[in-house]
This record gives sequence, C-alpha cells and structure tokens, in this order.
Amino acid sequence: MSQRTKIKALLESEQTGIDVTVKGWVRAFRQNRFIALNDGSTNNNIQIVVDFENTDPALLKRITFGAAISVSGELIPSLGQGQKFEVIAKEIEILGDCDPEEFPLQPKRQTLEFLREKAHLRFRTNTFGAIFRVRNSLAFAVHLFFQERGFVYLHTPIITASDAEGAGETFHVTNFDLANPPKTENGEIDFKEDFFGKATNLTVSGQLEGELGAMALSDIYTFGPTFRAENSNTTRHLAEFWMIEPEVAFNNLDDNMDLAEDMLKYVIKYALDKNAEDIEFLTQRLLEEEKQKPQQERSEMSLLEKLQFCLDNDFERLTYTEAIEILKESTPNKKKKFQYPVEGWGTDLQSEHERYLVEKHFKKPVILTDYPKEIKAFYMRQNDDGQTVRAMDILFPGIGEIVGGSQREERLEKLEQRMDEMGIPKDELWWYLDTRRFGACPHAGFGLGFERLVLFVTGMGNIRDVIPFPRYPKNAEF
RNA sequence: UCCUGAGUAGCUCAGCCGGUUAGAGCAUCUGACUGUUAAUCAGAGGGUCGCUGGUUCGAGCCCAGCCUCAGGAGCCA
Repeated sequence: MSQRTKIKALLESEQTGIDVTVKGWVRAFRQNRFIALNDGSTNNNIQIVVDFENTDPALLKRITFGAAISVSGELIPSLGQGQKFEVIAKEIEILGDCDPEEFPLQPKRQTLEFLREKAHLRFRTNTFGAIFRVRNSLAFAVHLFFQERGFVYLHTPIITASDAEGAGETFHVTNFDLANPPKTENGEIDFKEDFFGKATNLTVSGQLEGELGAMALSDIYTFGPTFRAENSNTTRHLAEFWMIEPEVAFNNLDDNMDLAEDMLKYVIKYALDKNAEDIEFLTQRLLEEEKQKPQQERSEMSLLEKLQFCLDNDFERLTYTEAIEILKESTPNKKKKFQYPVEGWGTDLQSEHERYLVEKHFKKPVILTDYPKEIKAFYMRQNDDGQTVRAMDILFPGIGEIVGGSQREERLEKLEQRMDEMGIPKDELWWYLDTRRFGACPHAGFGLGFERLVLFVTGMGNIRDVIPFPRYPKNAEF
C-alpha cells in the first residue's frame, strides 16, 4: 500500500480522481456500504464507499465501530449529499478488530461522566478529539508567544525541598519503606537517611526558582506540571495540573497585567485561527447541552462569540477596594441574595462575588489588583498604604481565577519583615533572599492555570475533561 | 473536608403506598433492505437493583454505615 494521507489533508484536497490510502478508526458503517473513517487529524470523517457485492462478507463483518482499518481507493467528488469527497474502496485491510460486544464506546451521545471512566478511549469521540487538538494548539501558542518576545523557557525542578511557599498541601517524595522508616533518637522520621537527605515534595509552584532565573535572564517562563495535595473536589481543581509562570525583571504590576492580557488574547486568537472547526464543533456541543437548561441559566453568548468578545475588549482593571465598593452597592448584596454578605474591607472575595463582578456587572474578564496583604502571599510587593500589596488576579466568566500574579517584593528589609509576620522560615529560603541581597530589582510575574485556560476556550464545564488523564482525590487511574 | 443530589441491562433512564415473573429507548446479535448521514424494518439475547448490615411474613423501594459519581462551597491556578 502507498503512503497514507491524513484525512484532514484529503478533505482539503484540490484534485480528485487520484488514488489514495487512508488509515483510521471506523466511526460508522451504514448499509454495509458507507464507512465514516476518522484518524484524529480533524473532527471530520472521510466517507469510504464499499462495493459490498464484490467484497468478502467475512471482511465486511469485521468493519465494526471502533475497528482500525486501512483503505486504498480513488478519491472522487461525493455522489451523495453531506460531504464533498468520498473514497471508492479498492482494497480494505483490517488493521485491528474491534468487538462491538466488548467495546465500551457506542456510536451515540454518551455522558461526559461515563467517558471520564473510559479516559483511555475517550480520545476517539468527537468532543475529546476537538478538546485535545485545541489543548495542543494552546500549549504551542504559549511557547510561540513567549519565544517571539525573547523569553527563556526555564525548567524549574519538579522535586523540591521547599515547603515554605505557602501554596498549598504538598505530595511527599520519599524512598523510605513506609512501614519502617528510619527514626531519630527522639522517634521522629529521620529524613537525613532519605534519598535527598532531607524531606522533599512535588512542586506546588516554580515561581521562586523562576525568580532566580529572571534575575539574570530578565524574561523567563516555566510551563510544567504542578502538584497540589489539596482535597479539592471541584470542576476547577486538579491534583496534577500544568502551570505557566512567566517572571520578568524590571516589570511593575501594570507591565505584568499587560503581559498577561496580551498572552491570553494571543493564545485564544491562535486557537481560533488554527482550530476553527473544532471550536465550531464545541460551540454547537455547548448549544445542544444548554438546550437542556432553563432559559435563564443559558449563556447569553455562544462559545465562539464569547471568545471573540474576549479578544475584542480590554479586560476591566480595578482595585480590590473598588470591587468591594461595587459589591457593597450591588443589588444582590442589598437584597441579601449573597450567601456571604459584603460588609467590610479586608476579607477575601467569595466565588459568588467574583462571579457577580465578572458575569453580571462588567460582563467581561476582570483584573483585580491591590488586595489586602493579609490574604496574599509573603512575596508580594507592599504598597505605601501599609495595607495592600501589588497583587493581581484575572477572573474569567465561568472559570473564576485563571491567573494569579504580583509585583514581587524586591526590598530585603520589607520582605524579611513580612516573612517574620507570616511565619515563613527565612533560613530555608536563604537562596531566595540572596536575590534581594545581590542586585535586586523590581520584577513581576504570574501563574496561569493551563487547564483553566483550556476549559475557557473549549467551553467545557469540568476541568477533568480537558486533561487526558486527570488526577484528583481518590483517582489516579490510567 | 462540608452541603445537596445520584448509583436499576453495555449506555441513558422509568419503576406507584414495601407485595408475587424488575421495564423502555438506544446499543449488541440474527434476518431483511441497500446512495446512507444518529440509516430503516422485523425478531432475539441481556440484571449480584453500588457494597455491608438491619427492620419486615416480604426490600430496587424503609433505616444505618461505607464506597463511588455529579453539582455547589472552601483551598487555589
């Protein structure tokens, strides 16, 4: 057989009457005559027309939903309605049988919950094919964006000894026999005996190491797996997720916000251009899904419109303090519709408050800045008011926080004072503090949750559906 | 972790007030048909009612505990 042509290329073919070879998985076999074949290069199938009267019935029987086959034949303009081209099969080879009695997937709509349990096979559905092609484009676009701007892709460690970052519960990394770890004289586990000679864990953030790189390379970004051992059971959290963390020397918070907004728009634009068909499919999928919902719960904009709107409009920028004022004066607050009424300044915003600001009040992405220092991390730059820090959170409709970042505290004295106040052990972070001793400069960065971005662009509702094999409490299957 | 809801055929779901042999659609299999597009028509097979214990003459249904899933909350990206 000749070299195979991918289905995406076939469907974009300029000429017909040529002999081609296609390989893929059977999506449907109708009337013993029409095979819908898909190879993952596009959501569209190529129709294969089988001369069933002159084909071995034993072979025909093996063309079942899910089977892998190779087909050689002539590409012609389709005789039927509904597709541009079709392949008149001259030779069909079964590469891999697929017993319909055993195969869990069925040629019909299946629930996302069911497919989540069959994550090893769900790539073969239209929805997940589209999701993972979009995910791929977004990941590539992230690199394109930063590389075009001269950023250095920095690989920060996945195993660290630092548990002082305050970014959540960590997964321990150890070589010990858990039933019988070495103990010290006072009965505590003796990590000096462990592989690294100290207690280690999986990283919860590459930021602190990223800052070290930025203090020489100026502009860096990380893009790697991140681990949180939080017992989070939500549609927005994973125990293992991918995070993008740029860190830029000499940037202030405004530069930081510009960078984040430019980046988000760049990668969304890239996916819209590159995956127009997939996003159109996902848009239709969402419309279908929302038909089940009552009118008032449906979104005002389709997925496609929402993404375009995001590109066409500036993100709304305001301070935490301004947000609190808006929330205090808001109708739901006055009518006591909020579960957590907005009264004073200083407490963290609840999900319902963020959602109100983004989805009801501004109706577009919102960047909140200058949060009270008490509710933010130790490394954020303190404002002159003594109350707030130069933090920023980007809130997206339906997702909530997609980016969290800040200008960093570069003044050693201020940083140490804050670490003391918050009980962060300075001796463990001696290397971090060194950057403030030797050529410190203003700098800023942020963390972007990659899966939350994919969630937004695909219009999916659960973060477990936008990563191939999700890890979450009580689940590490596959 | 907390709150709410769910778990019945391969999938999606119905199952009355606790009552005798647990149903439907789709899928699958068999046959018919053959330019179909979620093909159509006829027939057939298919069940540890999440698990454990309890109440009862009798439990898919009531009670308790546990497991899993979904949505929301918290934590955050």
